Amino acid sequence: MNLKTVILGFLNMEPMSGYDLSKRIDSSIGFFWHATHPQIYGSLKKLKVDGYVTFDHEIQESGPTRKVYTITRSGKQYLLEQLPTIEPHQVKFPLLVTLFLGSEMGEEFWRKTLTVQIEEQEEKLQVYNTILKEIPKINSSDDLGDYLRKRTLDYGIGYQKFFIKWLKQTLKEIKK
Amino acid sequence: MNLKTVILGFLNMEPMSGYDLSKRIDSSIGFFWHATHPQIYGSLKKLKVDGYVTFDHEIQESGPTRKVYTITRSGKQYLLEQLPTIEPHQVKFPLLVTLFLGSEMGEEFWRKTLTVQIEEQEEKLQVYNTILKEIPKINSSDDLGDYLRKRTLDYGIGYQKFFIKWLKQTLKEIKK
DNA sequence: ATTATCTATGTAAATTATAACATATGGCAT
DNA sequence: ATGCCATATGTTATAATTTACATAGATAAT
Repeated sequence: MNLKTVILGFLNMEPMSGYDLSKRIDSSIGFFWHATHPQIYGSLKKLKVDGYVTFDHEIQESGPTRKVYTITRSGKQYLLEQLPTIEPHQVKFPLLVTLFLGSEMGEEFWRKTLTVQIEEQEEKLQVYNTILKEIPKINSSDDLGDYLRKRTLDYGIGYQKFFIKWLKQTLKEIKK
Repeated sequence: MNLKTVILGFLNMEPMSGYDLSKRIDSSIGFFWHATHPQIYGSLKKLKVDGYVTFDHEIQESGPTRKVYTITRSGKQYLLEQLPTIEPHQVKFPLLVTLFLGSEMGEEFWRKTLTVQIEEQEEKLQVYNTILKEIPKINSSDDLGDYLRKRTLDYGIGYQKFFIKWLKQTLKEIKK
């Protein structure tokens, strides 16, 4: 899976601009895939060359002209080829690497670092909980897509709870 | 945090070769940082130019000559500068992205995919549990480094348990 | 007025990472 | 003897990613 596939997946929902894509990716699957705006604009350029997207200029009353991208038939074909090839999870987790390598950092450093981490992760959990409250209740008997998308939010909340618990336990045992 | 810092962190434990580093990284923090061998050899080359490592040839009775790398004083200084700057977690999680984007894939696809995932993740959990049994019992009152390294294993086990539970719940509700 | 922020678009340079290619020894199986 | 696998080391080409640079209209605050 590459960013081009991710972008096509979003354009398959509805046409939108690079800016829209950046915001949408960040606020939905930002926890599972990160993309910066130069990356998105670059990928859109390539997708255009490949013939997987087209764009129209949308002149706004206020603000600069937007390029609204639409997925093409061959783009959709490429998307449906790529989606089932689920590649392994890739992670870079500096906190845990530093924990493994940084015993020389001392107790005081770890107490401070873990305390800050707990605060940050609890804020993140609150954000997810707010989103959960705002969306309508979804049962597995409803539309499969709605259910699966809701499960990605459940994952985020479940993960945050696990991570915070682990952080607190680690801090507690250092304090002893 | 970059790969050079990770490599210096391992060389700070003991001198070793590129091959050793590859195996050691994979079997310890492989869950938190992935590095391929061309990446490691390339980074070692740069670290040598920077003066952060030196190497000696170790002639073996069997097999080719090994280059055993040792961290230098300035390498250690660089390591201790880099370690406290804990950068955010980076993730690429194709399964969850596909879950979000791939409602068109249909129930049958998801039943199969989730079933395979559960098997794979349970195998991974078993591997971690085996490692846990093999290492001596560590209390927080023992050496801080030993305790923190053990906590990275606890994280792996806890995460696998959470992920498997989430996978099973998702599968169960699709089956209904 | 001017400063800052948000929207909206992009390019350029540098770094990092992956995939493929390449070599060579030793051990084991067939 | 031939192939295959594991160890061990590396290069090359391509792809992906990040950081910094760059522009510009609209809005809101001070």
